[in-house]
Amino acid sequence: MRPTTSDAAETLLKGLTEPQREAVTHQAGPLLVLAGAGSGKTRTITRRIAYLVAAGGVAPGNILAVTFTNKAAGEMSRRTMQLLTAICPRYASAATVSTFHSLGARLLREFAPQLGAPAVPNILDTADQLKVVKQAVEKVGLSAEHFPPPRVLHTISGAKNRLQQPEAFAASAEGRRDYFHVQVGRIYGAYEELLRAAKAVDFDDLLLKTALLLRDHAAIREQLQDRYRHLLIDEYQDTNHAQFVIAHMLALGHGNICATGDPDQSIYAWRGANLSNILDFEKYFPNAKVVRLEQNYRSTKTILRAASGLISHNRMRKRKALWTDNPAGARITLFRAADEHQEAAEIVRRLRDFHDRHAVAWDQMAVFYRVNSISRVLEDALMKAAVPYQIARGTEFYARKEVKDVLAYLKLLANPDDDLSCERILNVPARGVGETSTGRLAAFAAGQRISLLAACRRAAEVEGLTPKASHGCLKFAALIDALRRQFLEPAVRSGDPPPGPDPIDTAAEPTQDGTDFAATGSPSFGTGGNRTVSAQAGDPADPLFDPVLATASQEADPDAASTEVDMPPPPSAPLLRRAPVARILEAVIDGAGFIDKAAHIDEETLQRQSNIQELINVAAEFDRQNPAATLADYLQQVALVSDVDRLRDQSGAVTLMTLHAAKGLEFPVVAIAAVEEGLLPHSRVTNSDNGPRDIEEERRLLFVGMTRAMQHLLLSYSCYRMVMGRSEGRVGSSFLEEIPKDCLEPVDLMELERPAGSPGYRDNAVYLPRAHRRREPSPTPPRRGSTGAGQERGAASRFRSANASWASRAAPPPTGVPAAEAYIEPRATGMRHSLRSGLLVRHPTFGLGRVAEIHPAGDKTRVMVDFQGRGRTTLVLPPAPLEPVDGE
DNA sequence: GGTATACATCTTTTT
DNA sequence: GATGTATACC
Repeated sequence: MRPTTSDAAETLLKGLTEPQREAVTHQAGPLLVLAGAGSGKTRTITRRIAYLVAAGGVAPGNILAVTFTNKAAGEMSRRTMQLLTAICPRYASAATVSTFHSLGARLLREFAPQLGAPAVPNILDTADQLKVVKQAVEKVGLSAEHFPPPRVLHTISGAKNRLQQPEAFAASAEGRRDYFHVQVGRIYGAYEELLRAAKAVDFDDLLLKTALLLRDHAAIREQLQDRYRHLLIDEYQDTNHAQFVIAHMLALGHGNICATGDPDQSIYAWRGANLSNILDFEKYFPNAKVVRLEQNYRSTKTILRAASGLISHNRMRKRKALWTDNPAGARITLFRAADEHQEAAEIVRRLRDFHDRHAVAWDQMAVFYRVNSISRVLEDALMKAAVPYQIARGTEFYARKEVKDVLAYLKLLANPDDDLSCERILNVPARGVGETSTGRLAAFAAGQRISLLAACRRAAEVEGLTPKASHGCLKFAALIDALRRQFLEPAVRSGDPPPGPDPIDTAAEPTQDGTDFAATGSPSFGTGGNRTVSAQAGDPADPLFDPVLATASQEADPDAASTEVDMPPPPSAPLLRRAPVARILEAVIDGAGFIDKAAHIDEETLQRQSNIQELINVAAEFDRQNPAATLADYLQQVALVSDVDRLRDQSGAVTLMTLHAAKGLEFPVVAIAAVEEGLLPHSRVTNSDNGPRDIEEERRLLFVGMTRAMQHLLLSYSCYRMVMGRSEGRVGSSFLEEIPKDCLEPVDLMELERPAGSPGYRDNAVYLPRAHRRREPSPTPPRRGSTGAGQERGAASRFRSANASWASRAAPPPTGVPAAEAYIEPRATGMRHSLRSGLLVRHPTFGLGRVAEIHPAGDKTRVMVDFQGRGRTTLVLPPAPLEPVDGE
């Protein structure tokens, strides 16, 4: 019997605080939940989704929740489902829970026909992107020396996140006469050209293209607004402009958008996150309800007080009071170790102590660090102590060469136009097709306007190819074609009846594949206004017909329907059979000869082979969990795994991860290693001209790490650390002195080695750098790599200078309004009101500048700014992203 | 054209 | 300390 609405509501509100209840019961219209660390945010969101269904009568299929990782999506989906099942099994279908990137990938595939976009795009990882950028740099006649691909890519990525396409980017670069940006504008154009030709998209495209799809196609936008009538977006403080546009486009009309987040936990500004998305939420949605969750249920009073003390040093910040009813708990242990080995060993010793003497399970403990390289020494120590551990490095596995090679075969099978994948594996395993041959083939392909794979089939016609190379190409093409024949439907002649449903791939059906947790009801696609896709490919009315793959046939061979005659080997209707991915993988590995059956196998080959085996195992698991999934689904899922996605909760192992990856998680025991000046805050930040802004993000990073801890927190640093082979003198992070002293229990592991009579750790307060502050900063950087006592001095002065420059930046502004207020001013429209001439401002690309003149003119207010080293520049004000800078 | 070796160059954080 | 690149040799 279905419970009454009030029964269900009652159940869902049980045990909630008043603010949480408000968030859960808010019905229609925009809602902003400002949720402090550990304030029960996830609980509130899952209850809210369930409440919308149970009490609000919203169909689960009409709810879209966006989370930060696939793991979080899975978690939220599971918990919501649990709630709904508990109330009434009748409700038990999940809402769509997805990351922005997965959502984008899925929508782009769904609407590929309308967009003329690739049906199975190759989603590039960062390494792939860098290769393409490098090609693009060379293509426009520049050198990678002057235009380092990482820097260029970062610039392009920034443009994409602001929805700036090559033309717009180039135009704005021209306008400001910035040589680097003007050239990047050209590279950006070439880069896009290369991606388009290879039917590839990068991570940023998944957002940019989705934002444009929604912005520029009214019919699609309305269709999706109707599909997703309630929107919930988590970690809103870390959304960038593209994500902001996607959210707004979806929420347009119904306005049912619930954003949750915490400005103090914004740690992704470096990849385009725009804090004003959350800070100005009420400006974008003037009727928004705002709920604040400030009671912390996670941490002890001590941990919370320490974290609050730290974060209170951020001046560009809305004041917020986190409090807790939890017990005071133990003090935070702060280790100072001689070197990273001692540090790691001591962390592990403490963890073992918790485990052995206090019955804390291994999976209740985690170690965080700022940079991945720290994990190595921790792993060694854990291994030595026989402590089980897991490490959040999901992407690393898929970045391995042999894994990428095998996956490239799958990509090429799914999309024969994927020249990047084709080029990657053409000679893997070796077939006698070297660089020169590949170049000739590519030139031939370009001349004939065919894909690289097609060029391989016609290798005999390519001039200058050695017999060996030509043979290799033909062998390769034959292999791919054989695999396609085996796993794809054979070409269907025009006039033949549409293929039957059973062997046809049905990629459009969302699946529970660990990437998207979709509603059980199948989404409506291809409704009114759709052009009919060519008859040979299938019937759009057939629920099993896949419009995505149907277009693949069109893309591959636009004239197929009319001139279906020549070239028998390539199937012209590449409808993928729904074969288990693991089986396709095995066929690829077997056919290509990845497993070398030679008698003598060295260590490295063995490792490679076991990685390939692991790939098959993971794929088999994917097949088991997603029986309806297609090859395209698999490739999408694999491309979008995040580092934490592969972590298991009941692992029985200590978890290692970066501070960035730790967001949203919690552990009873947390250790944060290498809390050192230069690492946290990172030297790239302390030395950057972006000044206090970046330092504050580093501080938030430590804040995020500390607030993951429930019962016990350990912080540590080393006095010497191997960096790039050399031993470097190090000192504790300046952030450590911002933690209230009585929260800390300093432990000096070097104490034993201290010569009798010399000042001890606690006495001379080396870990508290304040003592050094008053001295003059050393004018010359300390030498590194020296030994003995000299190194100790080197470490101290190194710290002193780093700290001095940091301290001077953080000094309070001499006059004027408090910085916090200026910062909270809206950037987009209201900004001009808080500008005044003489104000120091920051522009994301121009850097620091001083306002010279302001010419108010409504929407087109112009501001003249004197930028450092660039001279006077005119900016038009709503769009110009100017930030006031506090201090000097 | 393929492969092995030395060497040089970075190292933030990630979907 | 590991990855890519340049060079030499097969």
